[in-house]
Amino acid sequence: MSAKHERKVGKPATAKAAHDYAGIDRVMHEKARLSILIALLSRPQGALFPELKELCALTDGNLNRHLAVLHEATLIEVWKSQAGPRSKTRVQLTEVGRRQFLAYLAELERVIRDARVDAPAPERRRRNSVGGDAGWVPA
Amino acid sequence: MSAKHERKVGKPATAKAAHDYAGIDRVMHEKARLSILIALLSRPQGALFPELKELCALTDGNLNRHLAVLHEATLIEVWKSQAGPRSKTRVQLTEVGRRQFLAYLAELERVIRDARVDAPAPERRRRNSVGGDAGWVPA
DNA sequence: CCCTCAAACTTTGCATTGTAGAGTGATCGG
DNA sequence: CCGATCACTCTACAATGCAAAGTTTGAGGG
Repeated sequence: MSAKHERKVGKPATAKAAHDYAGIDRVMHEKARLSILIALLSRPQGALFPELKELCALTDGNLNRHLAVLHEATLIEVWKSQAGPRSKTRVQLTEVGRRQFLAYLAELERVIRDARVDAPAPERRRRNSVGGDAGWVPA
Repeated sequence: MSAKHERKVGKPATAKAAHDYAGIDRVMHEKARLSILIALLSRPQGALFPELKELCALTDGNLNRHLAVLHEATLIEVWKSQAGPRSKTRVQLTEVGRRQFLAYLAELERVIRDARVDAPAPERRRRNSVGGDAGWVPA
């Protein structure tokens, strides 16, 4: 970390790991699971297995695996009909799941905002060489 | 409203995967690489290896690997100083890299907007059981 | 009443990928 | 002139996503 106890003048402490977005949770930051969570967000009553499969364009095994991960993280509840006509699985967000997912989305939004602010230069780039300095070769 | 009974006006008959966010590219949708790309976005002149390492809170090998992936995808350019006092590596976004990354961010924004629209229910959830139906047991 | 089909998951194996620690070769201080 | 340090690079391992095959249960036909 700050092994070199250099004075921190000139720049705020943001000089350290300004882009370490710790709020981006691995469990939720994943195409497939992101899909699932968003689908569930709009369905407070939950969704059935085949329904989710269709919505998110996932294979059976794939969906099963991702649901297991989400369940392990207590982001979703899984209910199975025992007395029903056929085996059915219903999935819905837990309360903490909903809260955590919304927090994740907020963090994502912050990241995007950061990026947008930082990217005003539309065509300011140099040709092909790094400016000024000579002796640079492409890798 | 039933998800299944959607009108077939606005979408092709396939009604494929409302939540299949195809625009989310695996290469960019990754905590570490996302950090790197955002850092580079704000530095059109590029960034040095140790600088990036600090900014994104990554280890040497980790950063090296992610840079290789990004370079493989032609999202970044890598320059090495040959005549310099010490070996230095400078990294900067390519033009297509910048464009693709901005497109990715736009897609992300769309996803978030979708989620936000779908998540109006603040406290409407049932206690612990799935509403109405009996015979459901937790998994 | 039995046989076959299909739906709804579950399990298993493979391939990809992220992570960290060891290794390499310059450069700089003493 | 010799170690220490910096700046990467390489390699091995562990985790994870993905898809194909297997299993169980209900429905339908002869």
